[in-house]
Parts: sequence; C-alpha cells; structure tokens
Amino acid sequence: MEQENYAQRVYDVVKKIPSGKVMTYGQIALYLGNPKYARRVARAMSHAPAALRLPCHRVVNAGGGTAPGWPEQRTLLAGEGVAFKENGCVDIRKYIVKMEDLPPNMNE
DNA sequence: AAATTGACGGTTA
DNA sequence: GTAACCGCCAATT
Repeated sequence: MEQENYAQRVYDVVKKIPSGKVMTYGQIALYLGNPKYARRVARAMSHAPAALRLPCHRVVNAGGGTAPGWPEQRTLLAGEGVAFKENGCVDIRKYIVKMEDLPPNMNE
C-alpha cells in the first residue's frame, strides 16, 4: 500500500489551506498533476487520520457541496468565516483559493 | 480476476 | 439555470 504516497501529497496541500478558505478535490488533484484524480483525493480524505489535523472541512467538491455523512463540516467552515448558500453549498466563487496562493511546498 | 462502490468533475440535454 | 450521463482511478468484496 505505497500508493498512500499520493494521499500524503493531498494531506500536505490540505494542511496548507488558510482559514476562511476552501479548496476543491479537482483543484488539489490537478495540483498533484492529475486532473481526473478528484475521486482519489476524496477517498484519501475519507481515510485521512484525524491525527494529521487535516482541515478536511475546508475541502469541498467542485459544486461547493460539503461531504455527505459529515454535516458538521458546514459548522466548522461557518466558524472559519465561510458563508453558505441557502442550498447548503459553500460560496466557492468567493472562498476558493488556488495553490498558487498557498505557501510554497518544500516537498518537491 | 471481475464486478461494485465511492468525501468527484466535466460536458451535454 | 437545473438535471442527467459518462468518465476516471483506486480500494473493497
């Protein structure tokens, strides 16, 4: 199970997401060099150990929809200052942040 | 080895 | 602007 190396990259990026901002799985996947690895990132998050303190609550899908089975994610984001639409989706248009805006990765 | 599922994305209708 | 379909990759059964 060495593939977790990829998940590690995801964790590293997610860890750098600033408060009050959000990122999409596709954006992270693209950053890792694979535009269609969105699902892989999602799966990695589901397996993401809480010990890593990953702010996975700042990670949402392309539609700004929060993770199913994890309703408190919205509460966490709300605590970060992120606004939500009536449909329960995050205003990614306003809170999305690019990895270019994140601190430099000194892993590669 | 094959089939099914899943914290998804993008395109077409 | 919303709804539905297909496509992608990996892990699990």
